[in-house]
Amino acid sequence: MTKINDETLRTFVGYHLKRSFNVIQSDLIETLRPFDLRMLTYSALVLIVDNPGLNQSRLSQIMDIERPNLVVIIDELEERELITRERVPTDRRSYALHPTEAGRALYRETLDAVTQHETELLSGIAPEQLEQMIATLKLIESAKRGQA
Amino acid sequence: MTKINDETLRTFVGYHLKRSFNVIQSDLIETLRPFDLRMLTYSALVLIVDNPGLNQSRLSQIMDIERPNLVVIIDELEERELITRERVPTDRRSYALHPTEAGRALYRETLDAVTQHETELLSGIAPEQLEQMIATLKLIESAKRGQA
DNA sequence: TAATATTGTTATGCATTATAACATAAATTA
DNA sequence: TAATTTATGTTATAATGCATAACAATATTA
Repeated sequence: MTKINDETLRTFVGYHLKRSFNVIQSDLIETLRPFDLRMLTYSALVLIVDNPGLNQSRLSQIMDIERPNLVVIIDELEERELITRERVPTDRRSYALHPTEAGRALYRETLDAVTQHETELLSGIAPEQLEQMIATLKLIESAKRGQA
Repeated sequence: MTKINDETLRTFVGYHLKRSFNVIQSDLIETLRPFDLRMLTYSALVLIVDNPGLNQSRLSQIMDIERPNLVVIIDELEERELITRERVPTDRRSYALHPTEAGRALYRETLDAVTQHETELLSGIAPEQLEQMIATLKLIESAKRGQA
C-alpha cells in the first residue's frame, strides 16, 4: 500500500474544503436516509418551514440551484404532503409554499437527528475552533465573484 | 426582495462548508475551462504527475471515487495523450499510469493558473486565518466514520 | 490444485446541475 | 390603452457525478 503524494493538491484551500465536506456529507446522507430525505429535499423543507409563504423563485436563489431543478424537489415534497403550493392572489404566476403539519413534524424530527449526528461527528473539535472556521468560511462565501 | 431566513441551516457546519465550497468550485471551473479540464480530470492529472506509475485502484482510492468512474477519466486523459497506461510486468492486471511530456506541460500551466485564481479569490483573507481553517478542515476530514 | 481476492472494465441507474423553450401573468413603456 | 418586456413556474434535454452489479484476466491464499 504505497502512500500517495497529494501535497500539490493540498496547497489548495478548495481541496481541503471538498474532502472535509465529503465527510460531513456522507454522515448527513446516512442520517437522512431513514427519513427518506436527500440533502436537497431536506434543505428545501427546512427553508419552507422557516420561511412559510415564500415562492419557488426565491427558494431556488437561496438554495443556489436553477428554478427548473427546484420543481422536482417541490413536486416530491408536495406529493408526500409535507408542503403545499398555494396560489398567491396578488401575483397569480407564483405559488406560496407552506409546510403542512406533517412537514413541520418531520422538520422537528430531522432537525434533532441531524444536529445530533453532526455534533457527534465533530465532537473531537473544540467549539471555539469550529466557530473560528465558520467565520472564515463566511468570508470565502462572500468572496463570490460578481457580487462584491 | 424579502430576505430569507436560513438561520436553522446556519447552525450546521456542513451548510457553511457547502456554500463556501460552491464559491471556490465555481471559480475553479472557470479557471479550468480554457484548458478543457474538469475538476476530476484535473485532480487525476495532478496526482499522476506527482505519483508516476501508480495504478487506477490506488488513484480511485485517494480521489474518493469508485473504480468504474475513474475509467472514463483515465480514458479521456489517455485519448488526449496527457498520460499513458503501461502494463506492469509484476502484476499484469494493473496499469501503471504515467504522464506524457504534454501532460507535464499542462500540469505546469494549470497549476500556475489555478494557484493564481485561488490566491486572488481569497486575497481578502489573512493567510494565517486560512491556515487555521485548513487545520480544522483536516480534523474534520480525519473524523471520517469507520476509520478512527 | 482449488477457492478466493484484486484490477480494470462494461453496463446501468439515480442524483445533481445547467440551458433552452414555453405558457401564463405582471410590469413597463410607447 | 396597447405593445413590449420581464418574471414565474414548467417541460424537455443534456452533461456530469456517483454508486452498484457483473464480468474477464490475473494474482493470492488455502
